[in-house]
Amino acid sequence: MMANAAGASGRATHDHGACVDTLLDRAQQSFDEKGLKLTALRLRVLEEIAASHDAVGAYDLLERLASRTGERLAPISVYRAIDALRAAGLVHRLESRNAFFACHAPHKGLQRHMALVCETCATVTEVPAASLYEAIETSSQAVGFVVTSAIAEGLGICASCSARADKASNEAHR
Amino acid sequence: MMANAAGASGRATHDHGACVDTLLDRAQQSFDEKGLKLTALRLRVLEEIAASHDAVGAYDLLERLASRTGERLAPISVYRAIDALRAAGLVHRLESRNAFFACHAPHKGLQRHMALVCETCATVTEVPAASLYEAIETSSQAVGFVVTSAIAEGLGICASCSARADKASNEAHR
DNA sequence: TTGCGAGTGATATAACATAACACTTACCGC
DNA sequence: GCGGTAAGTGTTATGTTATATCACTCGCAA
Repeated sequence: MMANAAGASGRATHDHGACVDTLLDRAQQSFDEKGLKLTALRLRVLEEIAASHDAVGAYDLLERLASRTGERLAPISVYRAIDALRAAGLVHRLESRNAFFACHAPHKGLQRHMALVCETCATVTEVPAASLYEAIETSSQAVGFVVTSAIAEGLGICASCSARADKASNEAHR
Repeated sequence: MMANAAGASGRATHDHGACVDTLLDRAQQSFDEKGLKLTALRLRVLEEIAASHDAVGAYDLLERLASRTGERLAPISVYRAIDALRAAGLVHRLESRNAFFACHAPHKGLQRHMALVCETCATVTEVPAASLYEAIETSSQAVGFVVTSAIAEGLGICASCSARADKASNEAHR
């Protein structure tokens, strides 16, 4: 059990333990508010998704849970847990990868976000993107389309990986 | 063979024959430019995708081709054709649906688009969305993320379907 | 005529997702 | 307590989407 240590992902080290704790608190609260339960299964699935900042496939999740708990769930069980977590806003789906990631953005009020996926370290970050949703509204209205929901995902290189690449290239030049 | 008639989709009738012809011209040109070939297979697949303005799944496509030509292709063949068409910018993938649609937007110069999917008639429309991509840049730069590619998809109700719904509701009130 | 890249075929398998039905449990109103 | 009901899970089976690998043809250029 690595307590509060650097995560398994390639991202810059951070206090991942606290990061997860916050999420679990939020989870308990979300489920309470709706009169639903953060069951053992849902908790395990959430912990496993939140274990890294990467997007993880449902079957990957299945594997990891199996190796952690010793017993293998049916795919449907994992999907059901994911669905509940998604409905609670704790987990999002990365459409371009058919995978799921933990939501560390509080989504306070109406604040809307977009997902950024690093091609180098696979980390998914959510960033506020209010103007993006405004732009979607504008573009849609121009053709009389009424948007009820939208997705926006960016692929590229995160700050940590850029920095690392710069450093490596500098060292090569010495 | 319905020549230039209203398409099979739920969208407002338009000259779909001309719409497809334009696309096929563009296809020939795209492949020529890259020194690649718009083969019979690729052409059939493109025609089938372009037959409606809906997004169509690869296996649906497979079915349709089978019933048109009498012989059943292997999935991989369809995927390879789709990949080639995508690389040529003639077809896009609708990430939120794991399906493909024909690109009728010329994407002239650097003009960027987003996909709008009607929940009622399933039609996919591409609309120019330059400001959306600017917003993505802005949001990403704020966290030092360098975006290399992005997807944006909106779900909602298209203008034709809104109009139809309004009309129906008016008639109900008489 | 040899070599190479593009394109396709065939077979197999991987990866992602849901349907349908049975059962338990917690809670609510009586 | 009893019966109803909604939430949650298990089990089995199946559906849907996508790729790996190897073999072969064809056109073309060195």
